[in-house]
Amino acid sequence: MGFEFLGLSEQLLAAVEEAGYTEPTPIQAKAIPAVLQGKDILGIAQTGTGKTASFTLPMIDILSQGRARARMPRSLILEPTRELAAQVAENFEKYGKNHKLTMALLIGGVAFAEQEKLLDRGVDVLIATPGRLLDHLERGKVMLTGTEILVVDEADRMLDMGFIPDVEKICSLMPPRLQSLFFSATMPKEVKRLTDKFLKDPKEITVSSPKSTAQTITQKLVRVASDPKTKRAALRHLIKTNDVKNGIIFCNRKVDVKIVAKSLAVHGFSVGEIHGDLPQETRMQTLAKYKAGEIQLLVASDVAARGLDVSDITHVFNYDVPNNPEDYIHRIGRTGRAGREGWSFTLTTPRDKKYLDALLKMLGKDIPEEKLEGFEAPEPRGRKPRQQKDDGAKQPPAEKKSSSRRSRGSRDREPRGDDKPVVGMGDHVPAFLMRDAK
DNA sequence: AAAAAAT
Repeated sequence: MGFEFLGLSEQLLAAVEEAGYTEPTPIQAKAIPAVLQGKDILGIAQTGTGKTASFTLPMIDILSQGRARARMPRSLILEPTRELAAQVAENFEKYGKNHKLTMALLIGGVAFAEQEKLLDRGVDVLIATPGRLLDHLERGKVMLTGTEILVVDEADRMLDMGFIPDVEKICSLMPPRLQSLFFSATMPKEVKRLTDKFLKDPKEITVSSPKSTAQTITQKLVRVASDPKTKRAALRHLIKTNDVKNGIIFCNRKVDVKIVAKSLAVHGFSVGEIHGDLPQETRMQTLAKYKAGEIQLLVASDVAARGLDVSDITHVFNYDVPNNPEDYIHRIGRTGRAGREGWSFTLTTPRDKKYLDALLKMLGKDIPEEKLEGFEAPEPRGRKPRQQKDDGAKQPPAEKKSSSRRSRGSRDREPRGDDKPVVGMGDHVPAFLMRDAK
């Protein structure tokens, strides 16, 4: 079944066709007619299911009737991260090219003046992260009383990030006559409470289990030693020995994003980095370069784990096992999209045991291992593998590390017989790379 | 235990 049976306008269908889409995804097929009928929606869906177009398309047609008034947006879309907000804005631009809708993007890290100017002129579509929107609300720059459609996207992630009180406050400022669309990958209690409170007889649409990963992704687990040099060397080895057209490398910590990105750059890789401490402008530029194929590798924090839509990422590397098992699904879900083949490699060290166990438990199956000779952690000598008998009782930390003999000197040495030259982060870093390190 | 988001 094609898009033409969903009730969308001719102009919109033309834009969809031009974008290269011929068949709606399940959530689009179910949501679009319902949204056009003015129904509230509760969509249980992950990113990558075509969720964004399931609300942007019908919204464009609904909003094409009528005109925006100053400071009173006609629709509001809340997103948890700035990048997602920007991505939704791109979506409106792509599909709304044959309509003359006005739009504003209200996210942090960007100057207020331009945003205010747009608001003053009146916008049909307002896309925002909660913090910056509340800021504008408090300054009296925007009123929500004219809102016709509200979208709360990634509600469970809003919860994780502590945005639920903000979202609730924003919802409470809405006029009574309002069409609301909520999307969430999972339905934790707090999100359920919110949807019960604000949705009116919603149509519930559930697509694909949030615990499943695409079948098109080949997943591998790679056991490596804990020290950073070995991990970085293992990562480089994986990149070199696989046909990585376009890869993303996830680290758990921002500081490691920085270190890994620099190290890869020193080793001659085409690489960019993205995390929440970088200026918004840099984040946008790096993402744009990556999407344009000007950068082969993107080292990222979990800011990029969810929803990032780059169509042909071939490889995802987890430099660390994610602390939240669900993040694994989101991270590797950046590859193998739209039926394409994708590969993921997850580095794991003995220190990750707890997180790895939690991850495997959630997956309900093992991740096939790929042996990487020369990078593995040395077998613990002189004692048999620790019997992990856990009956729930907490053992006192038995005589903390007799390994205080792990002297400074040995830590600085390569832990393996490696004939490659050791390239440290010291003298070999070119000046241009050091510039932003101040 | 860390990341994200308002300044």
